[in-house]
Amino acid sequence: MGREARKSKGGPSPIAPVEMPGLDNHLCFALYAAGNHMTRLFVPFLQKLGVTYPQYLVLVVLWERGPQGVGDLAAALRMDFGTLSPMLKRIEAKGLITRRRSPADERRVQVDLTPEGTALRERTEQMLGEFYCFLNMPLDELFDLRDRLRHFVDAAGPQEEKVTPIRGLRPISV
Amino acid sequence: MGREARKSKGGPSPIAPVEMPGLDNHLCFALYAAGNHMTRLFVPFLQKLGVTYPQYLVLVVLWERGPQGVGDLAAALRMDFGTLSPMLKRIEAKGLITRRRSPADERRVQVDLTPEGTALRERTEQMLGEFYCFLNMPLDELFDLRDRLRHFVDAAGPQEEKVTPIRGLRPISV
DNA sequence: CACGATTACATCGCACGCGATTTAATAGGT
DNA sequence: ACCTATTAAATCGCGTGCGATGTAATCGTG
Repeated sequence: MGREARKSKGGPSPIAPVEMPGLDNHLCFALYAAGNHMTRLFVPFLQKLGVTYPQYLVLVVLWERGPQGVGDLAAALRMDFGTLSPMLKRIEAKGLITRRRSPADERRVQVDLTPEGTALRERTEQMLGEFYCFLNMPLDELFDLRDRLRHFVDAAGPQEEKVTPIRGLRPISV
Repeated sequence: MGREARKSKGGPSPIAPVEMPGLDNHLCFALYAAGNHMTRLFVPFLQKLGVTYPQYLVLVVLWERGPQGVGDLAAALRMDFGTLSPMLKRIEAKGLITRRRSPADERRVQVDLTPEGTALRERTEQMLGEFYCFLNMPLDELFDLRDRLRHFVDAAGPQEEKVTPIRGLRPISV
């Protein structure tokens, strides 16, 4: 997508407009549809565990990395505090995690697994086996797609300050 | 930890459990994160048009395929009526579309672009040029990712006759 | 033609997802 | 030590996303 003015009408921008792509040519729709598709496939399996899709992701981080602060979870999941804070309360209400203020720094809230939350891991591993069978796609295709998605997240957009927490994502002015 | 019995457990399921993958090994998280990433990148551009991400997708369908019923839009966008119905009212409130009952079949609601909605297409084409520059990724990578996502939606899950008898949902080509 | 089944859409409730604002606690400079 | 800036979370508002339910119009079959 160079700056050759294919269709420029002498407007203020030097960037050429794009012939309107059809819906199925949009990458953003492909992402949208694939994400929703995954949700619709996965949620019935998650219901057997009694958690929602994003709640499951929180548990995955806790199983993998141990107790941590709300901000650490937000950074790992690329999630906003405004999403995470109420969600953690709902997971706590289900008895899977605990939340308590750090004694050393009263601003921080430490999230930890309960025995019930820890125990859920084994049932999850069983469920994941069933789910990957259910997906019915070659594992290498799934892995390849996953790696390309990660590359997209790493590579697309402005390259400065990639490590900042979500909250610090600066607005884009073009 | 103390886990065992990969296949030897005479339990209800003959399917082997999966060693719990880390967050970054999850395809579902890659989809989740990439979708949210695209939203964060794209929304600032959409705000210049005054529409939200899913509202934009509705307009794309109308620009591409002309006036159609709510169900046709839902099928094309793989969206629920419960999502689409209130959203169409908000787009209508912005003056971009009209909704009216079909005289032939009073159950159907026909969605059509207003002159303002039609006019927005040119500004969108300009914006898309800027956005693809902003993404700063080779086009072939973006196209390749898009195609793999479409393949995932087509291939993942139960294969029971994906042929929906829904009007307007063309098979995906290219 | 009657009448139950189906269709097309609307509505409601709950859980995100995120921008904007608020609150409480800590860090840092003078 | 004082005061301000910064940081960590929580809260609020709006817009999805979807299952469940409701409703009116049409269809299909006797």
